[in-house]
Amino acid sequence: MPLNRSLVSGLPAFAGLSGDDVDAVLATARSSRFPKDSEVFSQDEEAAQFFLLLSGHIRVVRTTPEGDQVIARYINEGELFGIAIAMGQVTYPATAVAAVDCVVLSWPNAAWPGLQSRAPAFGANAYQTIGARLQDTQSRVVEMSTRQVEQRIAGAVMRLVQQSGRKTEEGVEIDFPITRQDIAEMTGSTLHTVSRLMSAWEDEGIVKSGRQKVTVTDPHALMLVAENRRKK
Amino acid sequence: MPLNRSLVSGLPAFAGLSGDDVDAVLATARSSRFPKDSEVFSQDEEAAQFFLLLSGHIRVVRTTPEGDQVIARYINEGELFGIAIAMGQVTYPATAVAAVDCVVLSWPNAAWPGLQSRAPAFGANAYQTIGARLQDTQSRVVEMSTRQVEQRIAGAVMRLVQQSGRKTEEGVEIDFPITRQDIAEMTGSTLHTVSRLMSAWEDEGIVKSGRQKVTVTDPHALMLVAENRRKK
DNA sequence: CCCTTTGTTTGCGCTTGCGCAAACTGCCTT
DNA sequence: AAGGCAGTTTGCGCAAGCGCAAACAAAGGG
Repeated sequence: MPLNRSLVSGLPAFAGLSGDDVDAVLATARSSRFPKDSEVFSQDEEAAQFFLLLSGHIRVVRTTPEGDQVIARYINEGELFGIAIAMGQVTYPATAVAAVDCVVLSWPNAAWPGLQSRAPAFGANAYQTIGARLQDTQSRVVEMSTRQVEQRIAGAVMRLVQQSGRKTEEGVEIDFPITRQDIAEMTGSTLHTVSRLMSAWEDEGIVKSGRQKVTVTDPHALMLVAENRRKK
Repeated sequence: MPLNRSLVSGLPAFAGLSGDDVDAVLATARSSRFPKDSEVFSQDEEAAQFFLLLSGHIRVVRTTPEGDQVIARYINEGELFGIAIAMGQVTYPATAVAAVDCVVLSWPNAAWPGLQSRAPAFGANAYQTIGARLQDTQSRVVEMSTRQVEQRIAGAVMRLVQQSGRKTEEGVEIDFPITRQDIAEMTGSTLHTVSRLMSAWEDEGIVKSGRQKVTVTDPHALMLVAENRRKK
């Protein structure tokens, strides 16, 4: 059964495409489900497909030869990922793990050239995604070079909340399970340091957190921490 | 006077283009000279052109609102740079400074769509460049998260030597002027730490260095330092 | 319902690498 | 030749944040 264009209309990846073009792009896609903690693709594996996340959250992880893990990014609903083909890479440079149950569209890489000519705007949007990620990553390098750990962690939590926040009666909660270890791997620190800082913030009334759960109760105060302008 | 295709034949950016296509691409380019320490473009400035470095070396620097500087990368001969247009950015995200006297080709951004249709391979090569830089930058994040300062600095020097090394009778020398401060800004450390480590390496006979000058005399030993496998 | 697994907290000591200061050196300008 | 500037070296002290260890708590499975 064919995929319905209403699934993806409004997504930035499909911006600027006519309805017919959307259908043409969807014609080569298939949809699949990935349960929590399963891998969509794996680092160094030959890249055969590219993906779009319809629902859920995906964690993209790089592992070093020594076994250290670093979280490259979280993918949010509506984003393209695994687009090695658009970067001329033959293998995936990282592993993509479903942080919650996910629904994913996938295209065989073989479809890429055809899509490029049929719907150039789709390709252009993919390239824009890559450009945005390059900027993000550069910013992260700058942050790691110039800010100290507390500011980096505060900044990372702020970004998670902005991109994947869900309003609750207590504040804004990151709407997928995330551990202290995960936050450490995003910021180049350790789970111990993250835990200590989050406990301190909880005492100050900035966040409330539990097992695999973070709720920001005072985003403004957290922003001040991120900018190192907290009074006291 | 028109640019000669022999200037750029063999450059990766022009791989896969016919001679006529190369001429067509060059037809919209112009060549200019940038003396040492002059800026090719400036951070947050509106991006009006993109560039290719014909000769020299260019330092790409990001400055934070607080005034801290981080070197994003060095551009080597034959590389594209300032390709904001291909990433859908309206401003340059960094400043490009000539590390030595440079010769640069530049195209107005307005020429981009035309080049895309006239010589799609040229566009594809640009996208590949961006993809490669994204991978580089991700690797840098991983390195900053998992390795300590000495290993990072050794790794950075190794890369500079591999990409821009010039053989001398003493070893391989980085063939443009580079200060301890520059190396610090590439690695997220300080000029003091860089200076101390380089002095130590000099005592071990791994490098020889002087004012704005670094020569690696024992690349293998430096590699071991980068991998933290130096004995004793 | 108990037990195992997984995630979190916290104390303690210590190392890495930074900050500050001061002196030094080579190079370029006048 | 003298002077100044830009880059480098080095000593000293310190603090941020890590490593280790141990205890605790919340899920989840059998």
